[in-house]
Parts: sequence; structure tokens; C-alpha cells
Amino acid sequence: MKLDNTHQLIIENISRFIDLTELEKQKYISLLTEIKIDRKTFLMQAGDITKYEYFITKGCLKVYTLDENGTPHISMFAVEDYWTGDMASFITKEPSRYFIKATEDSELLGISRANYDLLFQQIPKFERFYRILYQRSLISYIRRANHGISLTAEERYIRFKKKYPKIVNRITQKDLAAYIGITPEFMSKIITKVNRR
Amino acid sequence: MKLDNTHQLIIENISRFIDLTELEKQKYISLLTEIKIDRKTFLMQAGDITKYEYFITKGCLKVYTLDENGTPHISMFAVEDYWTGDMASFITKEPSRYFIKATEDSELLGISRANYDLLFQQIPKFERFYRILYQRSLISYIRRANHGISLTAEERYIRFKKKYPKIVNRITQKDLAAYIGITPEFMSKIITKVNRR
DNA sequence: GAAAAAAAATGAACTAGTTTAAGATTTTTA
DNA sequence: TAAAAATCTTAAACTAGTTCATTTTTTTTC
Repeated sequence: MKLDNTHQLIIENISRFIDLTELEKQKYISLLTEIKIDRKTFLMQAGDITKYEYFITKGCLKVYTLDENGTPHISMFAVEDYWTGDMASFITKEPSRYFIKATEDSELLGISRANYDLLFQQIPKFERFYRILYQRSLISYIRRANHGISLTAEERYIRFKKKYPKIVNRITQKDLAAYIGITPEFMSKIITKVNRR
Repeated sequence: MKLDNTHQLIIENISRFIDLTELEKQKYISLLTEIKIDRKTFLMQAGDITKYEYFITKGCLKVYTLDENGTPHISMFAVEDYWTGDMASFITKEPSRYFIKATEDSELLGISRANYDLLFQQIPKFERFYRILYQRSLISYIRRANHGISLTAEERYIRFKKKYPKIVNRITQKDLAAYIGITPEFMSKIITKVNRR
């Protein structure tokens, strides 16, 4: 049986780390939920108990918290071929502190908590997939945590641009500022300064 | 067969997430290397290719990088019952950018890369253990990354003290500053200010 | 247990990043 | 396609955190 493009992408993503039989692929796909979401609408909001972990097949979303002043702090931008969600809430089933909002019309595949647990029972190989996926995410978050406390805002901007050249062009400067951890005004100054060179 | 205290601790740590038979415990323990290290000595240095992932059974270590000015930035403090190492170098087999130094005489159990790979072949259940371990680490690093860019140094200090009350008393103010991401001078000011209240 | 070394405290001058405010430009919506 | 809304730019005054220099206190070493 031939896979459609949407499922093709997620299967390729998984096949980078583990090998699946045709049967396992079908079984896995049957556990997924297809989700379409318009630009500027929420996939989830703070206070929700996270129902899904998501894989993005099309579009772009931002994952963020609001602090006590109402200032947003963006944790990640998720585009095609990325996984996202709020793992803490997904695992503990406690209310999330995160918002996830589409910055473009987007299409996602979601796996519910019940199906996630089922997946490990039915295809234990997925423990390995997630072990490797989380391991790699961990490496990049450890780096991000270190950069946040050791680099200047300008250095963080330059690295972001180098690491995610395609994402820079898809997001507003304001959102970039909320990711870098500075005000939009200072972001504007940095960009002017860096591009002047 | 009765386990000694050292192995007892690591088996209890693992048993929080997966169940092991006596045979599996013995098998696992046979893959570990016991390491003792004196205060102020290095477990590894930048440029090394990381040989092991470590579990601490006694003592305290700091994991840090040095920036181009020679300023240290501490990524984590590892004490009893913690796992540490440089995952990026361990996985990619590329030279590490981290130093790991004991701040107290310490005892560790190390698993080599070869044995780590062997472990998954011989006891596939360990994929699940590491999946859960990494998942939990990921949750706390995502939080740390967000705090680094959204909280003031004083707020980060207060949270560290609340989250790790035992560790605060085992480390120098200078090392705490390198973890929080500020100068020792400013750390001193914050502590004076917070304790005055 | 004295001397040396490291850590901590304090203060003054500085800089990276914030705040507030107002105008210019771009994007969205009807 | 015009009006409204959002984003971006610029600038002046401000604050969190740095730097550098000196002294005091604590820890380490012999």
C-alpha cells in the first residue's frame, strides 16, 4: 500500500532512527490523528492538559509562555519535519503553561497520550526511536540553555540565523526577539547593526 | 546475590522506570566501570572524546565550558544519584567542549560507549529506561533554557535555591555564579540582598 | 598553625539591554 | 483598495549586570 505525502514524511522521519516493516508502518499511522489549523489560531493554550504530541507536515508554529507581565517567551519554532508539544504536560497530565499558535496555515499529525502508551506496547521498537529523538533534542536544549546564560543577545541572533536560515525568513522580528530573549526594540537595533557590516 | 551499596544505588535509580530480573541486574552491573576521583581533578577535559556516561554514587562534580575569554559557564552540578557526561561527544564521538571536574572526592559508575550499545542489544528494555530518563532531562532543560532568557539573575538564584537546597550548600558562590550566568561580584550582591530580607 | 592561595565583599565607573514614546512602514481585514 | 491594525524604527532616559580595583574572610597547604 502506497503512503500519501503527509504520512510519507513522518515515516521517513522515523526511519532515520529505526527500521519499520510495512505492517508496523500501517499500525503506527493508524494511531495518528490528522489536524489542520489556520494561521493565528491556537493548537493549545496555557491551562489545557496537553492531549497530543505533534509532528508538523506543513506550516509553522510557535511554542511560548507568557510571564507575569504578559511578555511572551518563545521556546521553539516548529516547522515541517519537526516534533513539538508540551512534554511536561503530556507526560504528567497536569495543565500546561504553554501556548502553541500557528504562524502560518499548518498541518500536523498528533499522537494522543493513550496511543503513545499503546505504541510502546505494540511496537516496542518505538522506545528506541523516542530514546534517540529525545537524546538529540536534549543535546540541543543543553546547548540552548548554555547559550542563554553565556552569550550576548547579538551572538545568540547570529547563531540562530546561521543554524536556522530558513526559519528566520518565516517569522516576525518580534517573535524572533521573544525567542532570543530580548525586547523587539533591541532586536531591531541588533539587526540594523549586524546587517550594516 | 547481594549488591554492594554502590550498585544498590544505581539499580534503585533504574528500577524507578523499568523492572529488572536478578540476572539482568548482574548483566547490567558487569557492563559498568567503577571510578574514583579526587577533589579538584578532572574526569574529562575539552578536546577529549567522551569515553563514558557517568552515574554519581558519592561526591559532587561540575560540568562546564570555557568561553573565548576563559570565563567558565557551568551546565550542571552532578551529585549522588545523578547521571552526567557530555552526551553530544559520547554519541558523535567528536571532541567535547566540556570539562568535568570533581568539587569533592567522588565515586562514579561509568558505562562506555561500546557497553552502552551492547546494553541495548542484550537488554532492550534499557531503551525504555533511557527514553524516560532523557524525556525527564529534556523537560528540565527546556525549562532551564526558558528561564535563562526570561528571568532576572535574582529570580534564577531564588529558584535554584528552592529547587536544589542541598546543592547550594556544597558549592562555592563563584561556581553558583557560573551556573546562574553572572559574575561572582554580582552573585555576591544578590545573595546579600536576598538574605537581608 | 602560619603562610599562601582562593573566595567573598564592596564600591565606582561602565555597558548591554529595557522602557517609554512617537513616527514610519508593512500587513491584514473588510 | 482604503482603513485599521500590527510591526518596525529611532531616540532619550533608565536599570540590570559587568569590569576593575581593593580589602576582608575563608580555605588550603605545608
